[in-house]
Amino acid sequence: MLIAEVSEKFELSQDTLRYYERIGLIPRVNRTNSGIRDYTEEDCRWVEFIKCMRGVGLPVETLIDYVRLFQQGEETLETRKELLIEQHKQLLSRMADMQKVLERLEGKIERYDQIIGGTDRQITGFSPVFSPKVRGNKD
Amino acid sequence: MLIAEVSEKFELSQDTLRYYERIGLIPRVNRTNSGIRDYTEEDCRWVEFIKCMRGVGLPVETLIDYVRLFQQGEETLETRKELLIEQHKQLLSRMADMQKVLERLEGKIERYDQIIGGTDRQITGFSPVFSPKVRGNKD
DNA sequence: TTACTCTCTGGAGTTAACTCCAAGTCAAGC
DNA sequence: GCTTGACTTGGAGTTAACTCCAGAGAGTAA
Repeated sequence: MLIAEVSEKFELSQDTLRYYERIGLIPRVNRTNSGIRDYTEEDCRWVEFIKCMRGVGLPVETLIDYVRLFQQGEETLETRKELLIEQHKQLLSRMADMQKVLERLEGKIERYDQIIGGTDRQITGFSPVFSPKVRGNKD
Repeated sequence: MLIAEVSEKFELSQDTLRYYERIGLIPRVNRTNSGIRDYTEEDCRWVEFIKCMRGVGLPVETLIDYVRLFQQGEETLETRKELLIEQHKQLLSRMADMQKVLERLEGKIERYDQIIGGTDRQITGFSPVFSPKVRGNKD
């Protein structure tokens, strides 16, 4: 599979694919006799995996570590597992933060609704829309 | 409140606080006669709000827009609400992606457990740990 | 008065993660 | 044999979001 197809298939620019390979974010792809990259199915699975992980913000450095460990073989199984567990933990934690923000945004949107909808509400100063604290709750 | 206290309180560097103000990510803070920033409670609420939103990755540009709209007064209430709704939507979508990755990581970790735990499992090639596809499911 | 600490501003520097570019190679078509 | 188009490499440029720095001013302490 040529880089053009892989690029199309995973919606990553050719430059990005070459960059990922250069920095070790995906294992080295074999070349044809004339030096052209020829992606195997396995290469594609790596591309997909990396795209997926990068898509939710796992750091490039960490993923490079994972790929390197992978290439070192069986002796790194434990380390790789720990790496994944750590990333899982961090992802959970980020999602918890996002959940909070989600709810906070919902609260704000609701207050905007009230203000825009009802014409009898006084809209002065900072607080009514900015923070629910004026209503006496703790957010 | 001096910048040192605000910096301490919200765990943002003084440079970051000045930077945020410079680019309009928080409204301009009043100065004392001698030109020193004197943060009000309201300033602090902005700092906290922005820190919280930045913490989950809302883009600086978008938040600058929100602050600017806020300062333009009531006529922007509708626009502000729409901005928040859009961010809420995007946050939800990002969380859905993360949920998928979370599950994918769990699957991988489980497979690592199996491989490391059981000594009778053959560990050759790429697939067993990399992707569940070899087990016949669709991930 | 001198020293010290905190703060100010404008601007330069850094980091992560791409993204673009120039110069060159190769295979295919005319 | 020459052109065309996809590909190669190494390296420079870009973007977002800070982070650092130099030079200067104000307030306090000895």
